[in-house]
Amino acid sequence: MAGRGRQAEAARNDIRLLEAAHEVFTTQGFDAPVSAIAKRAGVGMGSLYRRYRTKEELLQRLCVIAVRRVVEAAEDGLAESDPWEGLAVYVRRCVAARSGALAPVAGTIEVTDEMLSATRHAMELAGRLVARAHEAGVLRADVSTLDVSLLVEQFSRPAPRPPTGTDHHVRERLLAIALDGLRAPGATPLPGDPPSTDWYEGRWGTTS
Amino acid sequence: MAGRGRQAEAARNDIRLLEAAHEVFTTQGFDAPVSAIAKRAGVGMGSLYRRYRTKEELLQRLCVIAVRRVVEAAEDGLAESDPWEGLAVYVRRCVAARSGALAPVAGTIEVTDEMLSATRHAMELAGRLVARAHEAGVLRADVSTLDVSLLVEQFSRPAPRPPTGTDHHVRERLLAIALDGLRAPGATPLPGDPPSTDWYEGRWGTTS
DNA sequence: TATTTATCGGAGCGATTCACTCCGATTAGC
DNA sequence: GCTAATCGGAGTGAATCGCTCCGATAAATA
Repeated sequence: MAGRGRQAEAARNDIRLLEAAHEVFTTQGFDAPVSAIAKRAGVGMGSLYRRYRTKEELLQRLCVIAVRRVVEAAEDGLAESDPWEGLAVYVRRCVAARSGALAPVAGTIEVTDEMLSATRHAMELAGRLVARAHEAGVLRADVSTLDVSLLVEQFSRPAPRPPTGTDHHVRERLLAIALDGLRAPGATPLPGDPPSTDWYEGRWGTTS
Repeated sequence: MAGRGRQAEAARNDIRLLEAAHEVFTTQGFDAPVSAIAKRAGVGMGSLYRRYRTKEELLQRLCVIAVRRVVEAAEDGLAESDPWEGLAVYVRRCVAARSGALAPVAGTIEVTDEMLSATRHAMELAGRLVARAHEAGVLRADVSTLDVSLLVEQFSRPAPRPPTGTDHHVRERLLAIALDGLRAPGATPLPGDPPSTDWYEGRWGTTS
């Protein structure tokens, strides 16, 4: 065993718990049973509920971590010298992590300040990534940052069944197709207007 | 009122029931409560369960009708003189009807002969649509019929929230992007091999 | 109009599932 | 070997779902 004593085991459990929660929630949706997470983490319910006093608390913690990963993906994208590759890296990483699957939870649980600021940061970086691609003329002019975010969301929707390796592989193919569709110039103009920021932010407000 | 008497009302109820079931199941998933369908149709539970003896029976009937719609979409696509427009019409119609959302149900309920033959017919027509586009050189060479079907499936996944008009509009934009990505020649080759037919058909078999 | 009779619609029932708790078993630290 | 903290899962109360049962309603008939 790496680490020593019960505290080390607790710390390890915490990590395995977050990984399991990410896997379960993003693939099965937020109404997945907590017991499924405990089982996947190889941890008892008691240990889970000692660390997180409620399902909502676990979800909040998970969201912060997930958004941090999006920020990292955006930073890595900006670090790419080629504007197109930078955007593509960002989108691929987000979809691989199923970042979009966590977005709809915001309407279900209370949004902490930590979640809010992390999300703002992520959106700002994504905006820069898109702007840079636009300026370089490699991204079709009629797509907005929100379109890109929504594309990620569309591709990270929970599957009706537990995804296999082949499922993952298929999704990469479809994403490659969509990425090609993002390149400038677009073959056919996009229908309607780009989605408004108001709508995007207000989407999680009205629970009705 | 159009029609006369209780029998006319029963017939009307049947139609409203199927429309409501389509709407509810495709947007909320198959574990949506039957009562939600009855409510949306403006019909009591009693009337619903007189017409369909079980939830599974309703689902089976619904699947047959949904696949028929796919067949119609494919026929209309083949009726188009332009091979690309034909394929695009087919995909757009399928996504608008959320046809892909019904596919995963096959692993949950018993597949009737009617469902099976209708599905085979639909797949055959879709294959012709794709082959025609390939021959005309308007569809990128590295996408298969299965890729197209899976793209439709991806875009008809149930949303975590009841979709608004704007949601619908946004999905059309994303679909337009993906359709552009399908056109020949692809900007970047698709990763990996196209999905195999065995995998596609076996996907609904193993429930584990 | 009075009576019959098929249909309508929703309250209620048993089964299932879920978030969460409680407690005996286990093991690190001394 | 003793103590005390942690682990893990069976158990609890509440909520939900599929489905049934039955009083209310209105078409059909004389």
